[in-house]
Amino acid sequence: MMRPPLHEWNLTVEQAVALQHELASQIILEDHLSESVRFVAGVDMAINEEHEMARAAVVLLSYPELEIVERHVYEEPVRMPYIPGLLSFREAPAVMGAFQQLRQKPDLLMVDGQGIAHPRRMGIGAHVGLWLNIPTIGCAKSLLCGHYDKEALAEEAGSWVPLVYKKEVIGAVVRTRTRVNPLFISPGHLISLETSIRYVLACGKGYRLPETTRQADKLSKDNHWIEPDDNQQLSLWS
DNA sequence: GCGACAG
DNA sequence: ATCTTGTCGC
Repeated sequence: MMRPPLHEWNLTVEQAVALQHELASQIILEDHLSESVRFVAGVDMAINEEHEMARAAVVLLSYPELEIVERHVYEEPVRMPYIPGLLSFREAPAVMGAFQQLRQKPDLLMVDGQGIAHPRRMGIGAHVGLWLNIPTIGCAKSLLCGHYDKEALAEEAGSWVPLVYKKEVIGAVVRTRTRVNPLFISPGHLISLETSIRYVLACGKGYRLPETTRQADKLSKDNHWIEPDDNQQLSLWS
């Protein structure tokens, strides 16, 4: 069913921070996934500095086969600069513009960036999940906040240690590939940390990034930027 | 005050 | 995020 927009996107830094506190209280960390997960999706975004354009991409995969079912891209002008802690206000609108094009609604969404592993528990993964009202996982390649026992994290794929911030477990540092830098996993919305870790590992194909994020990342970077004043270039979409 | 800081 | 060649290791 349709739901009204949660809020405006063009806010001042102060308003955005205040909004994050409000939205964080609405996050649900219990599993509300479908009986059987059949489709998982991944979203990512790339920036074209020259044209100041943002391109978000979404890829839908079958589960557990992890075969590509749908791919879509969405472009819009860059909204604001990157500010640590306010990433969603720069990327979420475009990411959801791409998501909106899906014919088949996924049972689970993987977002690049933190879920609740954020100073105000509102990383882009949580923000997008709340807005779309769908089970979402935040899958980041580096740390935003919190601490973990690096020595306790084994080198073997599948190992993980809790990510703690202000005495609370906000996520997990997961080794998705043996002897390779770990990923920072945290629930976004409608899912628990344990289940989040399980699905990130289940969506892996032997690479550091889960197939969802890996495919979306690849698509967002495909070298087919639309030339603003060149209509003939529109046929470049593959 | 100083360092840290997703993409 | 993006820049940017070769190179070390499994």
